[in-house]
Amino acid sequence: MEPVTVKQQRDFETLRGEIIARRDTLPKRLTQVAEFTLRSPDEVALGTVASIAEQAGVQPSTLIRFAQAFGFSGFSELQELFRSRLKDRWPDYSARLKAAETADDESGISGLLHRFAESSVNSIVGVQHALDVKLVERAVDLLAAADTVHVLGLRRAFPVATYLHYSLAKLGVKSVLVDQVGGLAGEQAAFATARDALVAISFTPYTPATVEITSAAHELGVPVVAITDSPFSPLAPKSAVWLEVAEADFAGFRSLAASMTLALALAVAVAERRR
Amino acid sequence: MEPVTVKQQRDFETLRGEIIARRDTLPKRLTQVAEFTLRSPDEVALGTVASIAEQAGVQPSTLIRFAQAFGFSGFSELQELFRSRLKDRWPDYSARLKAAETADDESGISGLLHRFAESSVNSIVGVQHALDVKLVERAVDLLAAADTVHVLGLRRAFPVATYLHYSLAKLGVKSVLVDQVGGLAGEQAAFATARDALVAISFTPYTPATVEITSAAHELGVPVVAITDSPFSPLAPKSAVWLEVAEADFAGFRSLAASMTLALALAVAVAERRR
DNA sequence: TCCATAATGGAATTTTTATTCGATATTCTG
DNA sequence: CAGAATATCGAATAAAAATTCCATTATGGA
Repeated sequence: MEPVTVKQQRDFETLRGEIIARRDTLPKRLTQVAEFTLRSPDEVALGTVASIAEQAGVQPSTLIRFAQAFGFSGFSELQELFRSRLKDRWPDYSARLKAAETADDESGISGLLHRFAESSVNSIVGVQHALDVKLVERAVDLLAAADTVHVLGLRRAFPVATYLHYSLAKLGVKSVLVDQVGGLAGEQAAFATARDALVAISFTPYTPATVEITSAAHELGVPVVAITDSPFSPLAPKSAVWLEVAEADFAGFRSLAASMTLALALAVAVAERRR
Repeated sequence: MEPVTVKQQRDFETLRGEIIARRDTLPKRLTQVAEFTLRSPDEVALGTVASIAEQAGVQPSTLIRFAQAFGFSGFSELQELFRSRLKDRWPDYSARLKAAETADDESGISGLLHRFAESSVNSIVGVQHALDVKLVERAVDLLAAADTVHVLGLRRAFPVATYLHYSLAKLGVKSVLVDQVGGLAGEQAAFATARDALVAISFTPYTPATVEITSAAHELGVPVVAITDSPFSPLAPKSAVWLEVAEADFAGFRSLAASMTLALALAVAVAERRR
């Protein structure tokens, strides 16, 4: 692999393009670096050779070789490009925000994305405010003490359920996803015992099946943690702890961003508590 | 002028406030520095002691004294704050999150939730600005023109896939979720034709099955829209349009908040376009 | 399989950068 | 206006960071 010697003035975007283009022809470690630079350009801009190398999982010298392979004299020179991007981007930040808010923009797809992004952010911030830490702690305690965590969420809540299940499993917490494949959701949940726990997730309009299965589990003495969107949720009376997540909506559509974030935090907290 | 004794954690805005407040009581050279830091925060974040000193018209040591006057151990510590401002690019939202934070919050569950919330918000805002509107528009066109939209996403991408599928279906767009129930994912996707479209969702480490199925569909002439997290994704070359969603991570965990938001926006945009 | 070539790891070295400190200047105070 | 307290300067020193170099390991071609 010979160094590219040409080096007229380049900007960040050009470099980015070159990195993408040469990705497949680079040796293993350099590929690793390439991927890291694209995934975390801010880190590259602000970090030191040592810190970046560590995060990318390579030796410091590899970074210098990487930079040289792209025609720079050393890593510092390449880093300049990454830094200039941060500088240039900053000043027009407010302008861009405004641009995103101007009327003509609101109608198109970017306007749509903007609105949804905004309500997602609002939901997440809202959850931060509204959630009682004590409640979350009790939920974590309950789940950490459980033998197996059963996760139930259908229809709109299903993505959250699958995500929680996936995260728990990844973190080594025994988890079962109660789904309706084969129509056996009820029976599946019936396997739960008082030594397990059930996380029931449901939003208005509450899916009847979720409520029924949760009731049944509750009656069997299974501790229930509910994630739901109102104090009037039918899940509330059936659960040992219930967490309220009010997703903001735009034009009647509610994102699940806040619920997803809560699910991840719960999973990590439970895994930590177990250690 | 006595040094202010060590503070608890501060953020950039706080420091900025302090600098403004004390500007008039500061000695001459330090005032010069104060003004420079307020006027060119980017320089302060990215420059070296020597370069900043020169631009501010003071001696390098003055910068250290300035930092110490504000309770930092040295200039580098102060610079950290200026750098962190560049990293979390969106002070608006960061500030709002900070407001939700209570003093002794950093550890424990609420700290965890806070951190995850922060990275979710960063992801969402990041996607909103990084995503090329033209690309999104092409994706929407493709999907709106499709007879049936097939949605594929396994493992970590599965929640996003289910959500997109649910949203499309709710909005009256014919949608099929390609899942592995019964191990038939490949065959399921084979039903897709050139008049349909496939949305393939995958993040590092890319699930091999997702890549394979996407390739197969691509070869059959099915238009593919990929949602993925890097230009190096194996899905990129197989797709007509690919949308990059870089989820920020905290402690190695990535939320799906940005992907979920994008999924919802896509679904709504496609439904609108069809009318 | 062996050899030539390229890539990698990691310690040693060089360069750059931050910080300290004492001499000098300036600014307050009585 | 003297004298004390503070601030500033700038060279000297310490710390941190980038880069080089070479021994070792992997890769691809005959």
